[in-house]
Formats: sequence, structure tokens, C-alpha cells
Amino acid sequence: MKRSTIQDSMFPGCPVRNILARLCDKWALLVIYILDRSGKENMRFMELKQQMPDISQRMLSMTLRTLEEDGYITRTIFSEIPPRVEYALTERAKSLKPILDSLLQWSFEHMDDIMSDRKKTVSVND
Amino acid sequence: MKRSTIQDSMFPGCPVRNILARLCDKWALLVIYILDRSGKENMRFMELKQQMPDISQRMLSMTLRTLEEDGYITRTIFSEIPPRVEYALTERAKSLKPILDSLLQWSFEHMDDIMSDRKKTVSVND
DNA sequence: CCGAATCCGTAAAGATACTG
DNA sequence: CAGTATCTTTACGGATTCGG
Repeated sequence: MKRSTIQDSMFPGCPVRNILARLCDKWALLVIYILDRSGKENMRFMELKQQMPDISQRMLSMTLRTLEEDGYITRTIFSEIPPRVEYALTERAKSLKPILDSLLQWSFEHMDDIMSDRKKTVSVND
Repeated sequence: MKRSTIQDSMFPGCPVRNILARLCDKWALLVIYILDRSGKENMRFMELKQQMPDISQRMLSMTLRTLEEDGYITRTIFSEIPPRVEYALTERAKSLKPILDSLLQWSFEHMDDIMSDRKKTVSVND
């Protein structure tokens, strides 16, 4: 995936934007959300995939690796046949939850306004 | 720019991920941050550019349009020569501030851990 | 001159198809 | 089952041009 780092000379490697950029890609937040609300302690690759019908296996795989790199999930490999890999949220991910919840609530309060604002400017010719 | 919408069948047009994905691109948060801490009521294009030495004019222009589309900033054009365009945060952007601040604080508390976690896995050969 | 729009190139993100 | 190899699309940067 590469997951390149956001860089500029004013805030070299600005942690805020770098952390957020990697969390706010297409799938990462959804993976965290699904792991969280599953109630289970951990989930397997295919379990996650079933909860996300539209994600490709490749993107699920890469998203999980990135989340692991950043310490939001753990990845436990069982050397069995067929292979088994289990994913679980870390404390770091759980500590993010209250903030994500407040963002979620803000989004719900503003989503209609924002989406209709977007249409105003986008659909000049549509 | 295209700024395509995040879509999946489970949460069609999920507002949280869509709102966050557009805010967490390479430059948007920095623009909001600079407008906010400037203290001024509004800023001109070149003023913003000077605060962001690494952004291209193209990306600044596009970022500002997207932020305007989503109602986070206003764009006021003065028909003068040379032309003048002023940008200001809206109430919507300001209402986001407390949440962004808590995210910022969380990022600062965790940045060292996250960045060192990343290095562990990334710099296998570097 | 300021604030873009446009064209073009690169690299990263992401989808489709295949494998140990 | 849990990924990788290959291909397409999008984001982003640089240079140039343009209308006021």
C-alpha cells in the first residue's frame, strides 16, 4: 500500500494530519467500527469480510496491516490448515472511541446540510 | 479534483466516513487550522499560500473549493484589479472545532507511540 | 499582477483476478 | 482461508496560460 506520510516544511510529519489521514481512508474506520460493535474479543479475516460486502480482499488485507502498524489492532496468526488469523482492537483503538462517537454524532447532525450543500455546487450540469 | 464519494452497500454514503475523508486529505485541515488561528475574520488566497510554503497553487485552490462546497468556508470575490478573494470560516467549521480539538489532543497524546510503532514494522529494510 | 484554469506527468489508492 | 499479482483510477505536483 505504501501509506505515504503527509509532509510539509511548516509542520514536518504533522502527527495530527498523519494520524487522521491514515484513519480516514476508505475502510479503516469501518473496520474499527465492526470490530468494536461485534461484541467479540476478536474476529477472523473472513468474518470481517462478511460484514463488509463491498471491500476487496486486497483492501481488507492492506487496511488491517496498516491498522496493525499503527497499533490499533493486533494480528494473531495460528499455524493451522486452513490458516487462521484473528484480529482484535487494542486499548489505543478503544481510547479513540469516545472521540469517534462525538464525531459520529456531529456528522449525523450536519449530514443533511453538508450533502445538500455539495449538490448545489456539484450538479451544475448533471 | 473529483473528490469522489465513499460508497458501500452496508452504509450507503456513510456520512461519518464521507465527511472525515474529505476533511482528512492532505491539506484541508491545515487550511482550517490556519484560518482559525490567524485571528483575522478572513484571509486572502496569497496570505494562505504564504502560510503554507509547500502547497501548490493548484492544490490550495482545489482544497478551498472543496471546503466551500461542504460549507466550511465562505468565498468572497471582489471585482477589482488585481482581483481579491477572501476566505472565512463558517459557523459549521467553528462548530467542528471542539471535536477537532479533542482529536488533536488525542493525536498529541498518542503520536509518539504511533510513530514508533510504525517504524518497528516499516523500517525492516530502510 | 492575483487567483485561478488547463495540460501533463507521477505515484499512491483502490478494484479485479489469481495463488499457496 | 487468507492473502498476493496485475491492472485501473484518482490524488497530487509542476509548468504554463488566462481573464480581470
